[in-house]
Amino acid sequence: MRWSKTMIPTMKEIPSDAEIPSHQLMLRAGLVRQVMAGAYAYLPLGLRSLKKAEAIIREEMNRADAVELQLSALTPIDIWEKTGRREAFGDVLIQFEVRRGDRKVQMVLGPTHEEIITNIMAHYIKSYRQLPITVYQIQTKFRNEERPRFGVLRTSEFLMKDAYSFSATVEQLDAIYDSMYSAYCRIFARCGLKYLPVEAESGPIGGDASHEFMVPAQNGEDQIVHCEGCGYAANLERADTGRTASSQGQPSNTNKMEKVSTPDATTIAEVSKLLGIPAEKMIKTLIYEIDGKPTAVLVRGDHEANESKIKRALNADLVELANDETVKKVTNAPTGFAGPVGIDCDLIADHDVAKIVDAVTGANEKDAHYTGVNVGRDYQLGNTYDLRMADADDPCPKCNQPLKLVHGIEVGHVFKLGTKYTEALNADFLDEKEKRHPIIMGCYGIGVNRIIASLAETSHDENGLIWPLAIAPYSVLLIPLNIKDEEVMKVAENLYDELQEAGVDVLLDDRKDRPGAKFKDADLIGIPLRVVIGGKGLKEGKLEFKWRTDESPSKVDVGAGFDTVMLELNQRKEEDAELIPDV
RNA sequence: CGGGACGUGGCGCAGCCUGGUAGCGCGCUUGACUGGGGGUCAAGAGGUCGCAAGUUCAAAUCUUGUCGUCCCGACCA
Repeated sequence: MRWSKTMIPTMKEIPSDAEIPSHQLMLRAGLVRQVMAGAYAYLPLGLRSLKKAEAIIREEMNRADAVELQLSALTPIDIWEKTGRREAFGDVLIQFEVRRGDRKVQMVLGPTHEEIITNIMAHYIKSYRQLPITVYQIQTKFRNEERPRFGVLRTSEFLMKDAYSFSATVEQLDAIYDSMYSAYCRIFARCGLKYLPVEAESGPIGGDASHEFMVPAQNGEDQIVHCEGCGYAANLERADTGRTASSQGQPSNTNKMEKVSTPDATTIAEVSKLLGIPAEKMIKTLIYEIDGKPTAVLVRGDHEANESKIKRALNADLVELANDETVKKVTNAPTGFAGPVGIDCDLIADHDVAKIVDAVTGANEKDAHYTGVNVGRDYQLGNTYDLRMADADDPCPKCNQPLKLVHGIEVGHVFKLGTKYTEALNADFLDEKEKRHPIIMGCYGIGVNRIIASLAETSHDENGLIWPLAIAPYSVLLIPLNIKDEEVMKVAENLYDELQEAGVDVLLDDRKDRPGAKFKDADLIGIPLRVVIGGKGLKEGKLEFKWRTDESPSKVDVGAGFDTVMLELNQRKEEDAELIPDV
């Protein structure tokens, strides 16, 4: 492609709306333009990268025996009602009504397609002989984001690859899950991403049933707990800590328990400020309804309770915060003054609670807290559990080294779904004994736009983007420095033609611009291999080659130009290929 | 949905407090010089100051409303 024939609106200045590097660079390099909050147009350069990511995904999905199909963006409302997700998604669903003759039709723009594909499969699958099967689609999905942000990272319209597997047995599901997991590793490695598969909340199937693929990045929206020692990685919701129960022996030199007045101080922050006591000396007492039974959950004041862990600790099905009425019943006080001393319900506590000496906690009485509260003396605890969100420097659950807390961008998610949708939509099969079972599903998503944004976010320098070869919109950029110099142009055009002929993605900067401007743009758009054809070099019979990441260019004989490009590209491809897991 | 900020040529900004002539840099057009990291000179084009109502002789500037965008938080099968 010739620069003069395509559309690459580079910008020297940073648009004021863009805050994070990927957003700034994607705008400045002319990859995308914003259409509205949460919706972006992909310009030629951006689209080329997007398509390359898409192609890699497609190849790897096919390789893993998944078969591509296309579903509709328009979906009927009733199917979302059948699975209860109309309510679950709430305002995130983009719904609208259209007229058809004298009636109105309610539609939803698909935010994902489990319902749609399950419905189709329900009609197709009859026998266990047809299972397992995995299908996938790469399509635009729509979610009305409450707050779109970070450029292309969080939008209301996005390109997503979703694969759905259907199997007769959990063993089949496990096998597909493993092969999808492997395919994901290959996909992200091929895209040149530094990614981390992390354990995620596993839902109905339990066990090792869900992983998120995260790209560690400063501006990532998700938090990951990561152990550099043993490689343990989990999202914040899921992450266990290696903390253990400590003895609850009563320490000496404790203060007396005293009631203090704390008018209107109902939060940890308020009480902490009012009494001048740090939050870690306080006991946070949360009243939950656990399978319908009120239970007080204790965590340290500066910690955050983790409902999934509570659920697991108590082997419960339903965990939700109690309403004010229930709180009033068990604590005899309005919400905000609960404490373990004299409370009238079950009590479970996080490990760290038992370690607090002379704690401050609610007095189960309006406008009052206790100070000097100590376990064993003022209240009793049974076993303690890991009930809170993991924190930096907690011990790793696998190897006990300190955990790190890092931010990440979620680019993929694999999930053992189970029978949630197949049961709701009557997608059954008959087994060899003619017994009917719901099909067991798995789903596997990749945010294609996020691959591009994550690369922009994590692979750039002060001059611009640095694309990996596999995702770069063009592999090679030819820069004739002075397009009025006939000799320069002849060499450039020749090389351009040869490379085109050989099927190389090559961009020729044929603009009548000064060298400085061309170099700046070249760095900004980040094409991996740059070949400069200039008057000075030609006098010595040389071209200049420079990989985007090289410090300085190296000289190559004009006659060897084409061969050198091919050689360099092949070498780079081989180097990149070494990072792809062979599974 | 709570909190905050901002809307002025294509982009980045000043002007607003203290009402009266719309300004700067980059980009763009034409020409000349120049030609290896966003060059120089000269001459130009381009804005109903987001929109609406109000106050005023007079509104980019003051008031109210509204729309849009961004940031923090809540939310995110």
